[in-house]
Amino acid sequence: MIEIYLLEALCALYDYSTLSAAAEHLHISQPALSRSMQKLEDLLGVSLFDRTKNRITLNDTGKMAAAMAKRILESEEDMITAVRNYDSSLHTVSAGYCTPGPMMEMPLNLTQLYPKMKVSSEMEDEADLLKGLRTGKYGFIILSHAYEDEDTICMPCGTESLYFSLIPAHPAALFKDQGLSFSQMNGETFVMAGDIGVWHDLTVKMMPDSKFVLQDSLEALTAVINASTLPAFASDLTIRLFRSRENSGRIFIKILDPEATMQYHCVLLKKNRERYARWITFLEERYSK
Amino acid sequence: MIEIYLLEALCALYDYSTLSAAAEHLHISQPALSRSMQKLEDLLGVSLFDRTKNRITLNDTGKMAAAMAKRILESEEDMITAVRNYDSSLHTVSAGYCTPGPMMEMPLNLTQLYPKMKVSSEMEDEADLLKGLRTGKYGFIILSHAYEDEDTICMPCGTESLYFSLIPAHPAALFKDQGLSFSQMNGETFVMAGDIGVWHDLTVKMMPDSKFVLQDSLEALTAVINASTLPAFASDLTIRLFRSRENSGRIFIKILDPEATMQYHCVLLKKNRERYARWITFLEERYSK
DNA sequence: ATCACTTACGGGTGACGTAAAAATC
DNA sequence: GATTTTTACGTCACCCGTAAGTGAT
Repeated sequence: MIEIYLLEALCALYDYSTLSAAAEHLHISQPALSRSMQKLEDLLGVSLFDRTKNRITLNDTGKMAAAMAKRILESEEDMITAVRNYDSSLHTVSAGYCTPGPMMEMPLNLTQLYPKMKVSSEMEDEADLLKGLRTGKYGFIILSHAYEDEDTICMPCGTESLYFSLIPAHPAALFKDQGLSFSQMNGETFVMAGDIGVWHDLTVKMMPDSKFVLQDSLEALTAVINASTLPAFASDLTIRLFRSRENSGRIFIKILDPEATMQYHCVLLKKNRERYARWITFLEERYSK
Repeated sequence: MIEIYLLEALCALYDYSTLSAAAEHLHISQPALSRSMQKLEDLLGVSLFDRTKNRITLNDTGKMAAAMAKRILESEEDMITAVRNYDSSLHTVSAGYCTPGPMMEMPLNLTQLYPKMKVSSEMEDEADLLKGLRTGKYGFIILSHAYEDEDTICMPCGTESLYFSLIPAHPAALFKDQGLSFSQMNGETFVMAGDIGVWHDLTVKMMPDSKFVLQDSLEALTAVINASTLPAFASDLTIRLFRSRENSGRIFIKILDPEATMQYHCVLLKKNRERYARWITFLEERYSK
């Protein structure tokens, strides 16, 4: 068989037209490349070049061979990345999330359940999550509602309730113990993280007259929250996770609307049931009993 | 990049299951194969095997890699044959014929016009000839009639007239000088070559009451003709070509029906005009003036 | 004179085979 | 004991780079 390096050399010559230029690009000497092309012709038993004393040019056969060689090289590169990706997928638990809350919490459990594997997390909209689940990009995904299909498993995996985060001086702070509804705060201007998944559409929908000042980075957000008097959002989950760090002096008031409580569901392909057996057991014990 | 021999080794291991069997098949020693597989894993940065002390097995990644490797090897083999075929097509004048007459005569001229090229000849029915012309299988084809298309060139290239070949004692031998028509011999039994292209359909159509004894090989045919008294066929072309060889004592009587004279036409793709310039000139000078 | 390709020559990487060791059946 | 894999070691092939030679611009 003809080795890859010969095909690479041929393609380089095709791309760079002269032996010297191609050799430079390949980081080999020009005579070495010259010999390689002779060897390739010899192996094929075919002449690939028009040669004059100081010029070498691909003939029709040579151009045709170079085109086919390029495709072979590409398919080998594809193979290499495919193999690496597949191997990596066997050694990483990859999950897609619809909101940041579970994305912050679940990896903590996952790293304990799968101590030798990498844990990768991503937030995407629902369409991309489902697509990624099918393509194998995600081992499982977290949606804000149940999702039933014949080749998937769906199981509840906790809830997250939204809170208003207010300075004590805010008039609505009086409702601290009884809670508030979206409509009571409609029209206020909020500071909000830029990337909060489905929460964003929900708040915009429930408070159509409000304005939302978006902050991309978490650092910027907390800084702005601490510095300003504008109302913001929190959730039972973030309050718990950040309790120690965050002493902003803010008070948190639960939002009473049922929409303000997400019912998260973990969705995975049935064929991957074995692979995520530990995770499934974990979720069942924690949320289904 | 990963060289081909490593992919071949992987595929062999996939096919033969054990290092020793695969090594034997590859005609290398078993330790060499062992090292190759280690090297492949190293290059990919991925483990491809489950190893026990005296057993090596492809894991999921390894099986997947082997499958992809097999496809790469196949496409490389495809490339090699494609390049060789293409090169060969540049060095052969390949023609398709509708009858044996021109197929015997034209190669004589072609080898003189293209002294460095191989000349290949084939007889096929018209549908296959036209298909082969389009696919590049044939550089040009010889049809028994004109054929006009927007991407083809068509030029007359001679005629061939059919003769009855009779023993002198045959009653119809009296027509030696004036010729005969198909109808006059309709009902006779003929000895005929098996593979005479469009001539076959013609004779069957013009003499529906006749029977035709087919002979596959030319040797068998001439033997039968010489031994039997049955009428047979000849043509001006075959008479001329075989004049020296054939002293069968037969007399040849021209068939007067216009259908008994083929008007051959050479058809080739316009894009190949350059390639067959010599041939075109030859035909023009010989038949178009 | 410079550039581009080929041929000649010597060197080093690495793939190979043989031999031996370890482990399983 | 036979088989299978891995490690060790010496050898040889082959690919490379340098140098020199030949034409063309």
